[in-house]
Parts: sequence; C-alpha cells; structure tokens
Amino acid sequence: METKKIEKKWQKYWKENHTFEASNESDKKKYYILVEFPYPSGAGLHVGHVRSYSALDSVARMKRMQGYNVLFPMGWDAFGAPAEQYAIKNHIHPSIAVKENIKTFKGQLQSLGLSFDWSREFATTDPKYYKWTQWQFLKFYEKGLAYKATVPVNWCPNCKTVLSNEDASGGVCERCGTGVVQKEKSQWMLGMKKYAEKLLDGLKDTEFQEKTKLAQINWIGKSTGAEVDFLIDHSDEKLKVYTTRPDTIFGVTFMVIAPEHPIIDKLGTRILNLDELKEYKEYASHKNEMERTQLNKDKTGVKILGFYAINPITKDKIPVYVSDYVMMNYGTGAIMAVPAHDERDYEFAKKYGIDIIPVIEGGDINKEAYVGDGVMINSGFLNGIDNKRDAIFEMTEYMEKNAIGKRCVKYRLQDWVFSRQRFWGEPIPMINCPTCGWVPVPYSDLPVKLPNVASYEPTETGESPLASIDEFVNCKCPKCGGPAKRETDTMPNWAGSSWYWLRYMDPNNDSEFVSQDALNYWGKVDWYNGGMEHATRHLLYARFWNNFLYDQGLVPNAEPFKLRTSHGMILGSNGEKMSKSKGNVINPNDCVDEFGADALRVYEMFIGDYEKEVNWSTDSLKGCRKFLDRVERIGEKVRESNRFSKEIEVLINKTIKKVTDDLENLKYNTAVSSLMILLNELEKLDNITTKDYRTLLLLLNPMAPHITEELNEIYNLGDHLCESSWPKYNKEKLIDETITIAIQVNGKLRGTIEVSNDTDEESLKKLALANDNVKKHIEGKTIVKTIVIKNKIVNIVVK
RNA sequence: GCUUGUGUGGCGGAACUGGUAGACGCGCACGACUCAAAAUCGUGUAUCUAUGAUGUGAGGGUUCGAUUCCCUCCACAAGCACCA
Repeated sequence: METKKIEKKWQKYWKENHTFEASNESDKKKYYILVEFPYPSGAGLHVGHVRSYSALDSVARMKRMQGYNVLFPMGWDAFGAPAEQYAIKNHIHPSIAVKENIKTFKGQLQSLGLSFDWSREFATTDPKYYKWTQWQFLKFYEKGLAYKATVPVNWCPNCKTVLSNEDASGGVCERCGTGVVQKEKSQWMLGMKKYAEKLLDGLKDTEFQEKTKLAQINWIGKSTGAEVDFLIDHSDEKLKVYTTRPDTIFGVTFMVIAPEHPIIDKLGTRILNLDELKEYKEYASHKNEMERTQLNKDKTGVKILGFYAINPITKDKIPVYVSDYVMMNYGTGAIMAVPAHDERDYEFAKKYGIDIIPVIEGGDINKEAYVGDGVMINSGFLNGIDNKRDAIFEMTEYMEKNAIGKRCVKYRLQDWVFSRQRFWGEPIPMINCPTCGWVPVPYSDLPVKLPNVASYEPTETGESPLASIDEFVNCKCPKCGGPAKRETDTMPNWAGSSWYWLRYMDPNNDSEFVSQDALNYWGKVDWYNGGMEHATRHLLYARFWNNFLYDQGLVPNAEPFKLRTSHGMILGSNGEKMSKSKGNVINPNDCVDEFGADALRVYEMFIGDYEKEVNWSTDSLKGCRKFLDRVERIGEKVRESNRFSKEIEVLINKTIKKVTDDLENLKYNTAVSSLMILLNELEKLDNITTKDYRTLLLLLNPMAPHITEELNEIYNLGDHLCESSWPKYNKEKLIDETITIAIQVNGKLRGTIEVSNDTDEESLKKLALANDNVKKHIEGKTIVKTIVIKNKIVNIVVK
C-alpha cells in the first residue's frame, strides 16, 4: 500500500478508537507531557514545531506502551497582534482568521500522526477559556496583586500601544521595529516583584536544565546590599541610595539620581537650574528613540545647583547630579558614586571633573589591574581590613546601629505591566465608576466578551480600539448601579499561556477553571518542552501565576513543571534562519507529501543534537525514507519463532536499552541510529524471526508510528503496537561473549585481540606480548610497566 | 562588557565514570543488476612526504593513556545589557 493511504488508515484508526485520549480516572501511573502550544499564524506549521512535537510524541508513545496514563494535549495560543493587524486591514473579525489558521494547523499536526489528545483541545481565544483567565485576574485584584499605576511605559508610536520591557527589547518595537518612546501612562500591573524570592527559591523544586535555571536566576537578578540615607543640607529631606558596596562610602565624591527622581519636584524651590533639569528629563525620555543599541554611550548629566547631600559617615558635602545612567525603576533611583572603583562613576567623574578618592588599595580604576577587593584605605574605621566581605559587614553593622542605613535585597525583576491597548486580547474585567472608582466585574458576569464589530483601528490617543465601541464601554456600576465605563485595555499575549496546562486537565469544566480532582490526579507537568526563547519570560510568568494560585489554595503545587527542556532551532540549508525573504523555508506539508510523515518524523529526530540548532538537509530526509523502506523490505525474510535470532540476541537487547534510555534523555538522534545499526545486522542474516521483527517495529513505533503498525499487521505479528507493551531487555544478554581488546605500546594502538568476555589480566598480558606487531615495537626495549584493564585495554610501557 | 554554551572528516553528527576517535546517516567514488536510466545491492571514503607518522579550535599541563580533567588564549552562537 502506498505511504499516504497507510498513514490515513492508522490516523483514522487512532481517532475512531480514541487511542490517545487520556482518562482522568485511572489506576495507571500518570505522566503529563506538555509541548508549547503554537500561535496559529497564517504561515502554517513550521518544521521547527515538527521537531519538538515529534520528539515528545515519541516519548508519549513509549510511555503509554510502558503502561502510563499519558496526558499529551494540544491547543492554540491564539490572541495576538498578527490576527489583529490582519483584521484591521480586511475589516473582518480576528476570530475568523484565527479559526481558519487553527484548521490549517490542526490538519497539519494530524497528518503527522502526532498522538495528541484532541478531545482536550481549546484556544485561549475561546470565551469559555478566557472566562477563567479573567476570573483569575479578579483573584489577583482581590489580593491586591493587580493594581493600577502610572508608570513610564514603553510606547510604540507606530502601533500606538504600550509595550512590555520584554516586547521593547533593544529600544525598538518587537513587532514593527519602530523606535520606542517613554511615556507616562496609567496601566494595570501584576505584582510579580513580590514573588521574586519565591520564584528564585522554587527553582529548587524543579528539574529544569541548568541553563534554564540560570536564565531565570539572571532575569530575577537578586542582589544584596544596603540602603543608605544621605541627608540634604538645611532640610529634613533624605536621599536614599541602594548600594552593594557600603564599604566604599568613604570614596563617595558625588551622587547621581535618575531624571525622574521625585526629589527634584520636592526641592524644586531650592533648585536654581530647575529648567535645565526639566530639559534634561525631556531629553532622556527621548533617548530611547535614538539608536539604543549604540554601546559605550557617552555619559551625560546635569549638576543640581541649590543643594548638597551629606555623607552620613564623613559628613562631607556631596554634590548631586542628574543622569540617565541611573534608572528610576531599579533600587531607589539614586546612587552614591564611587568613581575610584566603579567604571561608570569613573567615566562620569572624568567628564565632569569630579574628585576621585581610592578606598581600596590597588583597586584604582584607571589602572589595568582594577580590583574590587583589597585592603581598605582612606576609610576611617575600616582602614586595614583586607577583604570586602569583612569591610561590608563592618560598615553595614555600623550603619544599622546608627540608623544611617540597613541591609536590603533588590531584584531586577519588575512588576508585570499587564495592560495592552489592543482589541485582540482578553478584556480586563474591571469597571470604572465615577462614584465608586474601580469595581471588579462580578464573577457571575464573566466572561466579558469581545464585541463583534468590524473596525479595529487603534485610537489616536493610544486607547484600545474597544474605547470607541460604545456598546462595549458603557455599562452599569455593579456596586451602585449608576452609569459607568468598562476598562478597555486587554491583557497581554502572555496571559493565556500562563495557566493553559491546568485547563488541559479539565478543559470542558464550566463551573471551575479546573476541578480539584483533576488537579490532584495530574499534579505537576512531568515534562515541559519548549523553545529556549521562552526560558525567561513565559516560564517566569507561568511559574508566577501558578505560585499565586497555589497561595490562594487553588492548585496543589507551587511549582507547575517538573522537568523543562528546550530544543534547538532548525535553520535553512544555508545556515540562516528560515524566512520567506530568504527563500529557505521548508514546508512540512511538502515533506509529508513527498516522503511521508514517518520519514519526516524520523529525520527530524535524527537530524542532530536535539538541543542544538541544525541546518535542514533534504538529502538526509531522503536517507530516512530509505531506512524505512529497508525496514519494510526485511519483512520478506521473517520466519515464525518466538525467540531472537542467536546472532543478534545481544545486539537487540542492547538496542532495547539504548532506545529506551535515549528517548528519555533527549538523545533522539542516537535512538534512531541504534535502530539503523540493528537493521544493518538483521539484513546480514538469511532470515529473521518474528520476534526480531516485532521488536524492531515496537522500538521504531514511537518515531514512525504508521508504517510500523502496518507492517505489524501485514506480517500478523500480534496486537496493534500502540496497544502493546514496550520491550524489556534482558540484563544478562547485554554483553557479547567475545570482545575486542586494544593493545597499546606507549599509549599507541599496535594491535587488537579477540578474547572471550572476562578474560583475566594475566592471560591478556600474555596474549598482548605474543602479538607480532607488539613484539616489533618492544624489541630491544625494556618493559617499564604494563597496564591491563579487563575487557578494555592493554598498554605496554617501554623504554 | 557580563553570563552561559559550543568548536571533532566534504556535511549532520557519535564516543560509557579518561581506555581502539570518526558510530550512524548524507555526500562522493568504484562495482553489480540494466539496452540505458532510476531504484536497489555491494565495496571504499580523516590527513600526509604513507611498511610509517599526524590528527578532535590554538598553546601548555596532569596521566601508562586525554575529544573527555586543569591552566592560558582564539573563534562562533545565544541570553542579558549603564542593575548601582
């Protein structure tokens, strides 16, 4: 039968028999495998999706055969800008384009024979799903973790929307590439900062890959130091700074505050050059518009005329500067500058002619050997202390005793800007009443649905398109019944993906976001695979969200994911990222049409190290097709027997072990290659047994599920593979009876000998010395030493 | 700049706790089958000044023995980026 027909036949069988649908009630051990659900773009499935989905599908299939109740779901992360842009252009509701795209994606995934449980499918854009996203937002609000704040936000003048720091990385809009400007805007925020320590600490309870943990740790960016108060001369005002090096306070020769620092307004009447400072603030806010990628930016700044700060230790008068190298959103927005030991402060001091006082011996910044540790000098009571740990400790103690400052911890992690001025997102379920203020939409009124209109143009003022839809905006205040207005901002793209794995456990529940029974049964996701690009933001948002739900007693675990792995990208055959403009895009449909789904799946697993990026090679794909053809052809040599052929008994046991281990350890490429080796050996035999063949097919089934099922049926080898047990190996049959031992002279290979397994050291030595080539190389020399490692090697050291 | 990775044939990549480097596949060459081609099968395929020597980014070290461990350096990739 032709490949296509075979594939369709089995796909139909699996569907009709609900083969891959997981049960929420089972005596079997559960295993939850999650792959990141795709954004259903108009471009269709990418070969990169196929890589991770095939790989984890093979794990899911193996686990089922090993007797687990496997949950391997799929859905759609379907809110987002592209659908909205498309809608604006064509004046059709985004849900229509999304529906189309989902249809395409689903068809493509199904044609690959991936064993997803389609009965649990949903899209984040389904009102039945986003009802619960909104419900959870209200929980955040109730706990004070969702709040409105006026914050300087990244603003894209082209898209007319607020961007998160993440979406504005590099100072340009992630979507359109326009330079981002700073703008003050009232936004909904989620209090993620409060969870910084938990998110850091919770990593202990995960088995994430080390690189993923590190990425998260970096992103959270914890640092310990001290907050120190500098009094302002002739005033009760204080300037609070954060420093990780309180020990260097004797070296402070100036201070720097962020352009937005509130003290400027507070002491406005005393400041002689207020206009200049305002001008600088204006300049700084536009700075992002310019090439922010420019490195080694020149330090700029303005000295505040009119007041000084007082060093709390030395009582010196310290000039205060405004500069944009200090950020308002980190620490206290103010720093004590120690130009002798900090590169940035040094640069600034040089430019503005400020004194530089070294306080660490040999730590002078303008010397090559800049060090941050050494003997304290010019530092009063710290003089002579020879390491920073003790110096920091002494100083902090002193500060706390004298109420000058105190120990504290800071995080780089910021609260999550949760508002977007877009149409195509979950409406934030809040109502603004002129008398009651912000009032949450009652739970019973959820979901707040997106209206069905035909215009999605953003407004000039930067409000969401929803703001111009009166029937949506105008409503009654749930509290006082008076006229009120709905929040028109929607949630960011990341919202829907911050809890989707929970919904899969119980996707059709109308009364709860997921039932407690389902939560208790499925627990944590056992294995979550996705792209490395999501190792920080998505993974942090998801963990934050889940930690919050846990604190509310809504889910049984603080951490949602046990293991997290990530796959490498697939590049075009020219080594560049696949893109339409480069003409190097490979469409998985074409591959399925020409070579079959099985061949594509096997190829994508064989293509290379799963965690590294790889270049596409259609030739290699052909090779995998050939491999499957050979598997098919060898069936002609099968003879009935329930034993392994003697010649390959050890090899086949080894292969079972290898494939089993490799599939669990991201070593998909060697899993495939070990099956190729097995096939090579089987081909050398005149005939093979039914047990040989069925074992080969069982092992290959997770990777090439269609052809293997078909061959199993054609040769009448037994139950359907997907309903059979995974092969087990016999530990005693893992070692060959005869093995090859390498013989070296002075570490160089001079020959090999065949010996029976476990030949003792003394005999090995004798055999080695008897070898002709060895004799030649030791002739006329003295043997200094002989190293014999059983079953491995003999090394003769001569002089 | 910082953090984290990665450097192995023409190519993708193997190599257990240090023990025969280059498994497996692609490509290429030759051969078989064929009138011929495709497909298929078989053989070979690191390099060189070739009975030997050299080879895992470069240089050093530890060891009987190093792709593997240690030090220095180089290149590339990803992430972060004035974080005090």
